[in-house]
Amino acid sequence: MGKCEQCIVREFSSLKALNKDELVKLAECKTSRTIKKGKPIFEEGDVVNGIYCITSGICKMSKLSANGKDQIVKLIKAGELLGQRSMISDEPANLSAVALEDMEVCFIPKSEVMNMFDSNNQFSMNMMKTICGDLKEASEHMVSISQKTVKERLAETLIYLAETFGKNTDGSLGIQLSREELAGMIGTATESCIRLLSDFNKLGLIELQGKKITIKDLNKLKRIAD
Amino acid sequence: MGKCEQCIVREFSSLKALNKDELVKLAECKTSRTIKKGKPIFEEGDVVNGIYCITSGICKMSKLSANGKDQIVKLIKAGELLGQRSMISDEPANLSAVALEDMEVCFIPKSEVMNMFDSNNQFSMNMMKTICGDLKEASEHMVSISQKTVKERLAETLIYLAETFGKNTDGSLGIQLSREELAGMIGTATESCIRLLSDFNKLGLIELQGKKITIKDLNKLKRIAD
DNA sequence: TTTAAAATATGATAATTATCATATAATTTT
DNA sequence: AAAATTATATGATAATTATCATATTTTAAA
Repeated sequence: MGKCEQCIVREFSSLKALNKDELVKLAECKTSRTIKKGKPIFEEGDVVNGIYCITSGICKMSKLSANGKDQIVKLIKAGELLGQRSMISDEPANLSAVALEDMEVCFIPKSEVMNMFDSNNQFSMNMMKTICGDLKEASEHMVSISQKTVKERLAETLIYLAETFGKNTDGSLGIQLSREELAGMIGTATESCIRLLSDFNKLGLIELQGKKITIKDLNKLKRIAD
Repeated sequence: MGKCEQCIVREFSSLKALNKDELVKLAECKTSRTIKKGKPIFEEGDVVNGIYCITSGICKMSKLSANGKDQIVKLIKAGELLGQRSMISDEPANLSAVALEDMEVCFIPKSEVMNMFDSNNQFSMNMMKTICGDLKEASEHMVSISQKTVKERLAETLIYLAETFGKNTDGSLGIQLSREELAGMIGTATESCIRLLSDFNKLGLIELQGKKITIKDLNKLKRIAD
């Protein structure tokens, strides 16, 4: 079993508040798991009895609607935690978490997290701040969906992806989403998303090579996004 | 200065975890304020250095967009707290809070709330649960805006208003929103909202008497909302 | 490698929703 | 109470976006 002390999740998440003793205890009770691309970590309705530390990979949190569309609410990457909302609320998950790449995650059981909440106020405070940050993001996403056009949202989302997931060595976006998934992020039909990507391509804002998207003119994209 | 012990906010919010001593301390440090209908409690960009307890009245939390539309993210009523997100994140408010009716609020300074976080784990836990609940609501609202039609969202919103704010003695909704505000909740143009209300009226689902809206056929509304 | 399946692309069209114009009703101010 | 302002209502039209159809390309499987 790996140590938690040097873990990327400890570095970037609420867990940075933990001291050495707490990290040792954590290393003892955690369990590791590999999730293959396309597989769920948990699904809507599942009871999540702890939190997941994402050691590597990226996953989407999304909700499948009656008409078969999958709305992506949030992307989560290595270094972040997953499942807090459901665990803290003591409710089944309202979103599914599905791997967009092969992932490594560690699971920390609820009892252990609760002990840490009790004994380490800084950890609780960090967790609160993270959730408040998520809440702010969700509000802003909501306003964006409701007040911007699909074109504006696509531009906005491409910029977000570039800022959050960086670039590959060839300059293309460091995260690969299908057109359907990208459409699910901006809340539109897959065909509309494809069409607008083509438009952006023709305008020289981006370049498309199969699934790969390369941003060519960030400033113009920013002007479109507002 | 009123006592906090019998306060409606204490009964319904995270504050229910406070013991008598804590309530006495709270009563000493809180300040009360009246806000007239239409006036802000705080506005986007303001630093919120504490939390507000809503003793009476209702307010909207909303964000004004570039094109002048006011998207309502959430309604908050008597018994609830306001301003936690911003206070905990240590960031300026990302939404404005404006009174929809005359309101009575009490302000608890941040230092006092932080003391209570430190000394009362149940209070922290309650607060976390509330914020997690808000996050869940925000996700669901987002999915709804992105996947449902305006008609479905209007039906959904009318049902939500009925469930959350009850009825007046004449059977009409216990909250009065202008058509513009209702449009801001469902994320559509005011005219579209008015038009659909007219349709619902003609179909016998609701009845309109000036600003007052009375739900006549809840089941059919539910079928429309999905 | 060939075939099959899935993803991407694009045209044509329909449906939804926004915008503009204007009328009427309600509310506020004088 | 009359005038002015604001809110609500509705028609006409434009803009946006979804849907359906089908072609092409890419990826996976046989």
